[in-house]
Amino acid sequence: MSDVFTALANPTRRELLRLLLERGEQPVQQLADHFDMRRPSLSEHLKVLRDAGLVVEHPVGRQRLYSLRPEPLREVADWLGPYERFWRARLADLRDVLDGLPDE
Amino acid sequence: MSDVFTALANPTRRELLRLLLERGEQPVQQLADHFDMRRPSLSEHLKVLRDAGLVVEHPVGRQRLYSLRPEPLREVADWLGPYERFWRARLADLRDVLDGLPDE
DNA sequence: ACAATACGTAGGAGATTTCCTACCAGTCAA
DNA sequence: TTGACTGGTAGGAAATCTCCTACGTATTGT
Repeated sequence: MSDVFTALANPTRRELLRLLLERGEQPVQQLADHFDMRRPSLSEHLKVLRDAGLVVEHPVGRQRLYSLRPEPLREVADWLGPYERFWRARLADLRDVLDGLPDE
Repeated sequence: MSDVFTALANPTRRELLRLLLERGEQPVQQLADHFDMRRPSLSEHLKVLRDAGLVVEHPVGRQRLYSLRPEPLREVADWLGPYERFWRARLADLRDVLDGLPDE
């Protein structure tokens, strides 16, 4: 869980996930083209994402195609569950207060 | 957004959020009692949570009561939205494959 | 076989994180 | 007012993060 949040804490890595979501499977060079950063640094970010289980990779010729693996994000959503109940309750309270106000 | 994920990346800080969720508003000392860590370190963790907007604090006498502020977690849930659609589609694909198998 | 391409890893610099001890300011109670 | 209590901040050590350049390995095309 910490690994996943740590991976998501970096904007470059979130952008990598977004690219993989929108465009699907892609080689490293194609991903790197969209960042103002050297390719080895991107490789390191991809390693962090791999270690967190957020991407998987498989070689095709001399390329390595990366693709999204959303299961850890599902765990994040599960983790959020109890807090979601909390904020929904707060929204309900707010609505009650607003309903009780005069000249609505 | 990075601030929120960075705050959530640390297990001590996630545990602090959990305590505030389960027990509600609490002073620092009461929170600190549940960690094997010096109080100033906890204060620093609370500062990270405050800066991320995940907790708010107000003084009562010589204590400072901390409470949960779930709005940033709601933003996390919103951020997850597109990925959720992605994993739901994958689950649907998986079900289709399973449905198509012989001797089910 | 050789040059070019794709990508990872090594090693290092500078910033940041996470813990600590010491200390300071504000509040309360005697 | 003095002493105890609550909690933040200063400063520092060790680890980790994030970028870089240099280099190594595997694959492809000529």
